[in-house]
Amino acid sequence: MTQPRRRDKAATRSALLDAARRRFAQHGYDGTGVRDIAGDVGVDSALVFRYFGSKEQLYAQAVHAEIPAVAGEAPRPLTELTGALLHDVVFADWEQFGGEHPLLVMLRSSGRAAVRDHLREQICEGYLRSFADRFDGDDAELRAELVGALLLGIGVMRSLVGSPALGAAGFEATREQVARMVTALS
Amino acid sequence: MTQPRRRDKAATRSALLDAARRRFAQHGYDGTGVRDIAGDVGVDSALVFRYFGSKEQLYAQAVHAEIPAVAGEAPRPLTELTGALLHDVVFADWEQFGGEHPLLVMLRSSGRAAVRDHLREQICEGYLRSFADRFDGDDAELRAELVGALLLGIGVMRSLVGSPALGAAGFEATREQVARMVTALS
DNA sequence: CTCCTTAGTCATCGGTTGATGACTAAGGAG
DNA sequence: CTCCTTAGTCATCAACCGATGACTAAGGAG
Repeated sequence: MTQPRRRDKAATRSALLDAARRRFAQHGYDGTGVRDIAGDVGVDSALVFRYFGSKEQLYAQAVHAEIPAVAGEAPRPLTELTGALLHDVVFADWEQFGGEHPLLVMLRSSGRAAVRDHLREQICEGYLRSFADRFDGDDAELRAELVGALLLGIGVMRSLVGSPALGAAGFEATREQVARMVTALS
Repeated sequence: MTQPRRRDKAATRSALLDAARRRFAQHGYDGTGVRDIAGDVGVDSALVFRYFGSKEQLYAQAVHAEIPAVAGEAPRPLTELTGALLHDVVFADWEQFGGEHPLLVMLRSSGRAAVRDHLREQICEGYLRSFADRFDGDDAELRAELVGALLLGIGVMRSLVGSPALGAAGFEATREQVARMVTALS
């Protein structure tokens, strides 16, 4: 860490957000105390409430990540789109969140109803919608959600479960198998 | 609920386990208090420690479910095995756990390291091993874990995320699509 | 050098948590 | 009817929780 410049509101605020992201990502909402977060930054816990109002508002601001609109851009074929998403969601190193995608982080705090709502909103509005356009037939949405389930499941297996083969497999090997599964759907 | 027969140790103990399962399943480990569980049964919270020693031990005994060895039995073909697992893990109503499979319940408490260890053990030893036997090639385990990821992802989407299409789809429709994805792997 | 804004601290509150040990009373055995 | 085991209760602890308001001192403006 860099020597903390004293009395720098913006820097301290941002450092608190970083620490909150890592703590919440690793231990979930209920498992993280305000004093822990403040302690990581080397600051009194009262400052958290001064800057963010409450623990809940801090959490909301911490996990609020602008999910890159990897979907909307060019009308890429489905397998290419899936591969890009596999890269961003599962294999990208989200260093802000301690190495995991914010969606997987939210999963770890899914005991709270507010977190589940946010999770559903981001997955459905952000990701699934773009899948459904790539399928025909009346059950296009079901197949789109199956693709989403596969990607989400891979993320869960890698980060939460820590399964051996998926954890050790490289991006290219995984992408290839995923492509076979997805093309079988259309 | 039935009028509680007073002073029945076995019955009270089992009622506590049931209440614990439901509470832990719905609100996670950290979101559940010992007083909540005891309150559901209509009993003092001190009794929990008398019977189980600690909250952690109560949790361990509550989520410890003897996962049915759906895998080992007959050497069924892969798609049939997957269908059976889809039924048991995702579509079966695990009433003891508030309607969800214990694995998904554990996911909701995955902030604790001990829970993650238990989760990994049950998934890897209990489920994945039987998949790998159905594949050939050097990356059989990777493909086996991809099947596991798909099933787990479907469960997460249905219960935690609450996605619309997968939540509304019947077992048969889902099983059919899953079979297509799985056969594409072998 | 002084003043004044404000980043950060300190003491503390009320509530809840997991956990303990002394106690009460239910109810079968004799 | 009496006694004695024991299921269940009560009071209480120490630690921690999120949160609040009064305070201190850093440091640029003048």
